Amino acid sequence: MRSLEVSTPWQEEEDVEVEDIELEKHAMNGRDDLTESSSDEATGRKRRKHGGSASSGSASSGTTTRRRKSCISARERNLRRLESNERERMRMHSLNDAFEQLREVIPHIKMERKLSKIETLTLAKNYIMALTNVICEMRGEEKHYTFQDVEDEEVELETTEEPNREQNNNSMFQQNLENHQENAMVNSR
DNA sequence: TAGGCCATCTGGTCCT
DNA sequence: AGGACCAGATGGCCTA
Repeated sequence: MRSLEVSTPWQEEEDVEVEDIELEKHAMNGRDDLTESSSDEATGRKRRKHGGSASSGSASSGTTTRRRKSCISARERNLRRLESNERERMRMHSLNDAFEQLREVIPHIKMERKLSKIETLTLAKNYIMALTNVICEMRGEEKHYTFQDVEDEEVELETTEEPNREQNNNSMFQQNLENHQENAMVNSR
C-alpha cells in the first residue's frame, strides 16, 4: 500500500482515489467474508481471496479524463463504485440462485459435480423442446423438434459440448415424458 | 500444465 | 441521476 503523497490538486485527487480504492477494497473483502461466509458454507460457493483486478485493462485507462468532468469527490466516487460492486455481486448471486433452481427442475443424470451454467441452459432448452414434442404428440400433431440422438433430420440443436451426456439426458427426457404421459392418461380415466 | 469454469471488479450503456 | 444490465479483464480452483 502506497502512502499518500501531497501534490497538485488534480494529482492529489487521483492519488487519493487510488488510495481509497485500495483501502476500501480490502475493507470490502473483509466485510464480504463476514457477511457471506455463512451462506458460502451452505452453498459451497467459492470466495475470492483477493479482490478482482484493480482495473479492467484498457477500460480504466480512458476514464481519468471523463472522471474530471464530474464534480463529485474521489471519495464519493469510490463509495458509489463500492455500492455498485455490491449490487453487481448481489445480482450475480441471484442469477446463480436462479441457475440452481433451474438445475433442480431439469431431469438429468446425477453427476459428482454439478451442471455447469452452459450445460444447465442447454439441457433446459432440450427439456423444453422435449415437452413441446409431448404436447404436440398429445394433440396429434407432428413433433416440432428432433434431437441429436435421433437418426432423423436435425432441427435446431447446435450444441457442441459433451454430446454423450447430452444424448443420455435427452433420452431420459423422452423417457420421463413418456412416463408422465402415461400417468396423465391413467389419471384422467 | 493447459484448459474449463467461475467469482469478482470495472466501465459503458440502457432504462426508469 | 441512479440502478440494472452487460461484456471484458483478471485471477483462483479444479481436473485431465
